[in-house]
Amino acid sequence: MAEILRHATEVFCEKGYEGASMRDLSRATGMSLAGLYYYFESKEKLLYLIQKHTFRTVVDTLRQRLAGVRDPEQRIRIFIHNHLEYFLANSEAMSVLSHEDDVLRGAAGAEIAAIKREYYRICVGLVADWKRGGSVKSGAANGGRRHANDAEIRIAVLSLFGMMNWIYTWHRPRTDGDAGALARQMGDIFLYGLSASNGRGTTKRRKRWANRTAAH
Amino acid sequence: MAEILRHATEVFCEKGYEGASMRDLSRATGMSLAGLYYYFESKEKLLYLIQKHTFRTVVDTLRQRLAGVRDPEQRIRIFIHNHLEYFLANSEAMSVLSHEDDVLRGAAGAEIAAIKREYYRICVGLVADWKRGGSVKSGAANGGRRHANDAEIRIAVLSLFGMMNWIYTWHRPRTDGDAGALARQMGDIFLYGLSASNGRGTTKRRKRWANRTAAH
Amino acid sequence: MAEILRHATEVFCEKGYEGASMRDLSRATGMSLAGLYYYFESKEKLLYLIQKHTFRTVVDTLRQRLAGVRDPEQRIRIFIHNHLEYFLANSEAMSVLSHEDDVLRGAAGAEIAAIKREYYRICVGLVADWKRGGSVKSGAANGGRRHANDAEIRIAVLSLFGMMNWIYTWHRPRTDGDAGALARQMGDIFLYGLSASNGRGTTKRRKRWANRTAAH
Amino acid sequence: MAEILRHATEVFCEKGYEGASMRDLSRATGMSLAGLYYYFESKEKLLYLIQKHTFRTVVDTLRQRLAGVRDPEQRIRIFIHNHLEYFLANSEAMSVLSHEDDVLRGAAGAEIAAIKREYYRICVGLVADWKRGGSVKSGAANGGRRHANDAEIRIAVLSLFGMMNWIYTWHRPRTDGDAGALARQMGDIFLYGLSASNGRGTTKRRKRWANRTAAH
DNA sequence: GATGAATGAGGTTTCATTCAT
DNA sequence: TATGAATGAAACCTCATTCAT
Repeated sequence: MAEILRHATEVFCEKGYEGASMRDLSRATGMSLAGLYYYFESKEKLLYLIQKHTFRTVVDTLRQRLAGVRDPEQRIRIFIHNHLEYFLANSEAMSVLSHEDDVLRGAAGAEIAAIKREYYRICVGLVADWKRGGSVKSGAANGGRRHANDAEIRIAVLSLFGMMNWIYTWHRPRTDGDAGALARQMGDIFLYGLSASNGRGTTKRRKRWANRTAAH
Repeated sequence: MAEILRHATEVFCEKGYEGASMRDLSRATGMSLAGLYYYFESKEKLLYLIQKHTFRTVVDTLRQRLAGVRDPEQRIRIFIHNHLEYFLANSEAMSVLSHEDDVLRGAAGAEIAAIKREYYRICVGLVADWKRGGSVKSGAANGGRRHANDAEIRIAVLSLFGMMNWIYTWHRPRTDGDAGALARQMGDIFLYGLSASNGRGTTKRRKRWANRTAAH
Repeated sequence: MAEILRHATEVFCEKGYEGASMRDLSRATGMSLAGLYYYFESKEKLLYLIQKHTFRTVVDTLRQRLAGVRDPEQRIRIFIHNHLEYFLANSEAMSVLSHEDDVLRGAAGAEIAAIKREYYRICVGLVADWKRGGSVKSGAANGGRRHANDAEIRIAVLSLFGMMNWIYTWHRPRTDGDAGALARQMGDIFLYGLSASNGRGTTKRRKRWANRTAAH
Repeated sequence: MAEILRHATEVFCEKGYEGASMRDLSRATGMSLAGLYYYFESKEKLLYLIQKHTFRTVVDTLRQRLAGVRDPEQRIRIFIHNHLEYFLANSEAMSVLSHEDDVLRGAAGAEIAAIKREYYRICVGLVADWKRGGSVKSGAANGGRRHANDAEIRIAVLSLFGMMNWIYTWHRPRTDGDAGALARQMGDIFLYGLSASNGRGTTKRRKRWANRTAAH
């Protein structure tokens, strides 16, 4: 039952997986303790379902939004925007998702890990594309340079994940803006660094992107 | 006892604060359950001590390393390096530190929050300096530019924290390199973005930094 | 469950509230430790329920027995008899009731205190009536006597409570007789003092009472 | 150490024997936990010492005060006064004494029980004397009546103890008067009953007593 | 004399879970 | 489909007590 999952997500978010008791969930959902067990065979399974549903939604939405967009930068920006949008709209779910990483054991854990890997791979692909694209754009200046190192990309992607996932730690809707604004800033930092928001010669690029995303 | 704190940190890291039981800690430290309570009046107090000690160490070491260094970029790189170095060397402690953010209530919680704020403020200062300094370097081209927006800096700093703190999630010593390597990459990303590791015109800056840090 | 309450009462009586552990109660009732907590949210709540039930029963039974009886002396004797009867039949409950006076905090404590006050007030009323009535009976000889002092009545009533409540300390069913016999003796002492059982001029009164209570 | 015993008495009184922990005692006395064990081999022994000291004092003082007084009524009044005086002056000690009746096991328990029995016997003697004396005074009216029954005396004495010991439950120094006043009232009730304070023909006796105690 | 350090046993309470209905 | 009743295990913590110093 989606209703139950939603409430459970909230509770897991507030108290953490270990900290949330089945009684808490029972109270939050209005369903009896035993009733919960009719639907979900264990607390762990509940977490599994939440994580699976959340992550699948993120990945699937992402794929839809990426479809048809070719520009490497825009694709990365879409990735970030998609992530943050979902994150902020379902911050509870994402918090659970991020935190309770290693709770699930066995098959369930493997399945979740698989979805996460899929998501990660998509991002790696986007970054690799951008890097390849970048070398084209920047033309001969990039001359005989080696291809973007896998290890470098890995670090970059995981850094990006860190930026985005850490948000649940500090985001205040009032002052920090919505997913759009945050995505732009984080995208700038990820792609061009602090200088991006600084006028250190990235103005043109940002303009270009702004134009693009306006159409988005 | 430092010995006990070290073991406790490990256990908290492995299982999380809620997930770790005092019995676990007892087993890990080799001290009796009651013995633990002789030294630490409660599980919460234990967490408090760990967090306090860890964070204070980080902040104090940072201040020492910053002392005498004037160059804004270098100062930011020192910040990152310091953070990651401690993070990787004491990944357990940092994990506990990062995660169990809202467990502590009352005075203890406030004290920890204060140290964290202090740390955060230092970083904000570094970034603001860099941004000011940047306008000088980039010369007249930056002419009538507005001052770096506080909100922008906030987002940037918190993004940096995210990058760095998320590490405990993915870092594999074998393949991901040490604090020095990671700090360089994350510094690049933070300051110049993906392009940094890409040869997109940041080469010179990186060289300069590399020279400096060689001396460091 | 009444069954559980009864067993719990016994245990509280034997070991006192502090001395009785939930494990003891679990053993005595045959119910699992966790089972107890299913019914009673805490040890304190258990004590509250026992005290409430016991005291209410005493007060309610007393009111029924007083209904319809007009003679002031008889009413006092009924009070004593009712108290002792319940006390001896449920000596455990009464012991708990009497002793664990200040354990309960907050609302629960207030509620119990209220019932006790109600009980006390009834007794005060009976004694005041008897004293008023007494002056009538003893006729003109008592002429300009002052009204019975509130303070005096208070001391008298509390002394009576002492006599009766202390019983759990020494009563041996074999040698000390049943509630009826004890009530008669304590009533005599309370109303006429040692002299009563002594033939010091109280014989007539006692005879009268004996006749009345025979019908009772 | 008397100092320690005094503090311990206070704590036992406030929290009861079971409820008071050795740590509480340590805190109250300012002596280390282990230090307490240097002086008293166990918590139980501590209780034993308190009870022994308290009871011995009561009994010995009583004997001194009874010495030389011959009038049976006065002797009883002295008993009551002595008891209440000590009780009110050392209400904590007496509370502990009264409550923790059955905690002590073995030799210690037997010793305390012996002192208590001694005390009880004294009172029984006083009452028996009074009754014998009384039958003489009341003259022929008492005709061929049997001697005061042992069982009757037992109940009477224990009732008196109840009256007196229950005091810790309700006594408020401000409104309830001091040991002298209370002893007079309780003496009246015990000897002559409610009527005593009522003017129901006991006035003369009370006057007599008043004269006697004035000399006391 | 007196204590800091340490402990095994046991305290109250809550946990995830089951099962008859 | 859903639940009230019940449980074994384990949670955090405190107990009276000991012992080397």
